[in-house]
Amino acid sequence: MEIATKYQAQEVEKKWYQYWLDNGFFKSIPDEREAYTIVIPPPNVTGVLHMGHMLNNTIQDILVRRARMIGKNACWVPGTDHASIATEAKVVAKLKAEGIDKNTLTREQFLEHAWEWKEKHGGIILEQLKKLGASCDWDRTKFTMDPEMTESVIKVFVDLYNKGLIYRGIRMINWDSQALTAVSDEEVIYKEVQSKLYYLRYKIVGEENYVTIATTRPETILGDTAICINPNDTRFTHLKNKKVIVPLVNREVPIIFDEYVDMEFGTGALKITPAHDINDYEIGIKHRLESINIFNDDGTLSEKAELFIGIDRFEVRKAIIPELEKSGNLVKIEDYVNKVGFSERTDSVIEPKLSMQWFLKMEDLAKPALEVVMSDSIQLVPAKFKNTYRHWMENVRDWNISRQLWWGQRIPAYYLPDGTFVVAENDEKAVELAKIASGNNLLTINDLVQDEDVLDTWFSSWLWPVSVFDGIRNPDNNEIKYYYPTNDLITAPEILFFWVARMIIAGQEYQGEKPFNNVYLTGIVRDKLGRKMSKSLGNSPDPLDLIAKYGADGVRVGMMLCSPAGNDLMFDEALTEQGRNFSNKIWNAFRLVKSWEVDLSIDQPEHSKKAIQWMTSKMDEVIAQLDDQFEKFRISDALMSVYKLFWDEFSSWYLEIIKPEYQKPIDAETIKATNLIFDKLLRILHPFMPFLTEELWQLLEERKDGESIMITSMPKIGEVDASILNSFEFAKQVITELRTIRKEKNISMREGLVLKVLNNPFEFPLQKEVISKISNLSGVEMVEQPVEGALSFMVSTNEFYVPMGDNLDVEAEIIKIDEEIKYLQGFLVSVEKKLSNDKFVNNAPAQVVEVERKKHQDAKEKIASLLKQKETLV
RNA sequence: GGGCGAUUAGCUCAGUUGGUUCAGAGCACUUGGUUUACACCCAAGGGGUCGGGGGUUCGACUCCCUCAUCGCCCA
Repeated sequence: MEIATKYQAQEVEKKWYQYWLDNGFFKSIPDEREAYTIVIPPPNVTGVLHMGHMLNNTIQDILVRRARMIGKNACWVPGTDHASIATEAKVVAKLKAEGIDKNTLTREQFLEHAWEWKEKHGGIILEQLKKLGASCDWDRTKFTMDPEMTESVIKVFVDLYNKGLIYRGIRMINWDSQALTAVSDEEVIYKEVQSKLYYLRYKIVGEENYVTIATTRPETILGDTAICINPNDTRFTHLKNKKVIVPLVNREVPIIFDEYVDMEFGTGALKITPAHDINDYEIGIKHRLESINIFNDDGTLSEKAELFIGIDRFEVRKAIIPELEKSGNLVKIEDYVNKVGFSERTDSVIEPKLSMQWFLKMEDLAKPALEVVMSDSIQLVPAKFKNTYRHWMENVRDWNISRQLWWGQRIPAYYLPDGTFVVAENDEKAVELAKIASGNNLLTINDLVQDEDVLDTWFSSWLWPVSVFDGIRNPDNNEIKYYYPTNDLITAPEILFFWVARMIIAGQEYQGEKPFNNVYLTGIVRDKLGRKMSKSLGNSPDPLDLIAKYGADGVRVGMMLCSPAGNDLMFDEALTEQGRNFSNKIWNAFRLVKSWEVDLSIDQPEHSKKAIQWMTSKMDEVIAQLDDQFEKFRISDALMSVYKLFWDEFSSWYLEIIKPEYQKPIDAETIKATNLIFDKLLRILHPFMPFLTEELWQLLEERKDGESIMITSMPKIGEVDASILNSFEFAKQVITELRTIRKEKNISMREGLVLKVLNNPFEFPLQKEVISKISNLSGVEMVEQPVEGALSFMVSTNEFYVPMGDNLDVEAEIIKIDEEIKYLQGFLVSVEKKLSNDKFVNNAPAQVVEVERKKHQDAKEKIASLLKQKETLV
């Protein structure tokens, strides 16, 4: 069989992914096996694959593939969320490019465009995940606005409303005047900006005196309804019960006193604009001030402002200054750095705005969700996030669940002609309820007006682990009973509260049980400079390019090599290169094994027999390690264990030991065992590198159609033979010493060496045959006395000699031995010091003292041996 | 300003309850190596006062205090 010297990933990946799909290997149907379930964190339907997805989904696929091979019924549910703000923005932009203004469309017309857009462009990301090898059950793909998903969302809204947990209220919200919607506190990004502090003076009514205030937003004076002063501020006591005149609009407003005011800031006098500042709003309520909303929703000034009507807020900020100067109200302007909130979605400055919104009461819902995490019933990995989680849940605020958009689930509240409303799952029920509420039996749906707003996208995705199995509509169906609670959730810490906490709440409320057992939190993928990878910075490689260049397996390995749980990872293309190199290493090891002719007539050499025993035990040792590492979600450690097992132990040691001489055949038993070992290694590797392992597994033996490595079982732990493992570690050290001798003395590999071994007791069997094979020894001899005219070395307390005849540089050897003696004597002193300390001997555990005694003994023995060796040289 | 976390080799990070071979791994680096599976390779090697200071202890990377720097969250 002709096999290329380099692994070609592209062909292989396409072929096997299709094969897996054709054979339905990703499908899951409930059966008698234990379920292993992961629901994908639904990516934004408008999204394309970025490095964060690569990391996240690689981890999920590794866990799912491993679970499948361990005998679980593995189910990975894929899907996308509708991302109301992002999608609506895309659709609006697309319409605008076509010359259509959203405002000229009806809701129904707009939604038609939106669905069309979604069908055409949405969900690209799921196709991209296939390139990565994701073994999702694609038949289960869900979208948060699928009819049954929407039905679930509405049902939950109605239920929570009926439980008294959803209410409607006026709140100061974060208004995005570009997207024309409210955004949550968490979606506001505060940035430091260079701005100005304007000092403005307000004339006191009935006096020729002024009060000076400082503000960063002079345009809001048009909505001022008071001046506020700290009652403890002696500078202003004379202003009690006075009024001032708001500049330009000449409105008389009161001077009020409240301890809220910071006497140190500005002039100590604060202007109060209840409609446009959250703190002012609260003072306004307390002091029963009028609230004047001077802004339109798009950020221009409204008629209430009296001046600058229709002009944008930032334009007004500039335009109002000359006016104030003219009127004699401007005192001075200072440079000032302050923090301003920007919308995460549109990057426009957030405007605090009073608005009627829908809220979900969180306090009571949060309690059990906090408890389930604090008790480790749901385990966060790494556990350090428990603190953050607790902090959030103990200070939880009500959730603003309405969004002033069209794309999403429309709030099922219906307003009656008298302004009251009913909440119902559909029109018919709404009419029914409205009739009862109003006592008017003649009401029809035409008399009712449904709320214009839609629900926050998180109000869909918080149901995800339940709703993908239809557990909201049919809480006792077979699927939800089988797959729920899911096992592991893999997501980013940024959405621990947004999404994870809310899923826990919803899971407990609607299934009476947590939605998952473990939450593995990945880090943020950053570039080498530590900057978050993002499209706007242009510092992110295109994952698909990386896959084309290094192979999906190479990229998977590269990602996992640098991803400790919960810590950010500095992505470097060198890592994917390392992943590709590893692929190639495996490929070439396979080529080597396949290249050997088998000769049934030759006996198995002893060194091969030993190597097989050793490799078998070594694999068992690593398999046990892997179980432990996966248990703890130490996936990059697990990968490193497998990496070293294959590269160091199997390729560098095992294959070199059993390798027949050039162009000589191999015996039947060894090749048979080697094929079994290779098969086992491939299975261990498969979750990390699905494509390459499938390709090689198929080439390793004749396979039938429908067979695949991904449905074989993971090797189980056998009995680890510690003695053979130790004897090999010892042999490796001997071999390394012999390599050093060859190198230093410039002795070619073709020239055989004689090794003489001082016949002292060995802790483990000496792997003579193995050492002979690797080091090309022409003889191994046991001797009773140090050998003259030989190079010597020690491994542990055993002595070895390589006779050199006349080639021995006696002086150099003596210097080397003296140096070693000196080092050992120093070491001896430190150990003796420890042992002569009574406090140490009496307080330390016996085991620890024993170790020190052994060190002491060994050092003394070694020194004695070295002195003897020296004698043979002199 | 409040809270949380970090600081270990040039880089990215392990180091589980203080004590066996605890100062480690991978990459990078240095030296040597190509008739022999792989130069996307092989062999050998160098490199860290475990952020600074103090304390507890027979013993501290590990526990406590303090300072410095950085990151995240909240106000």
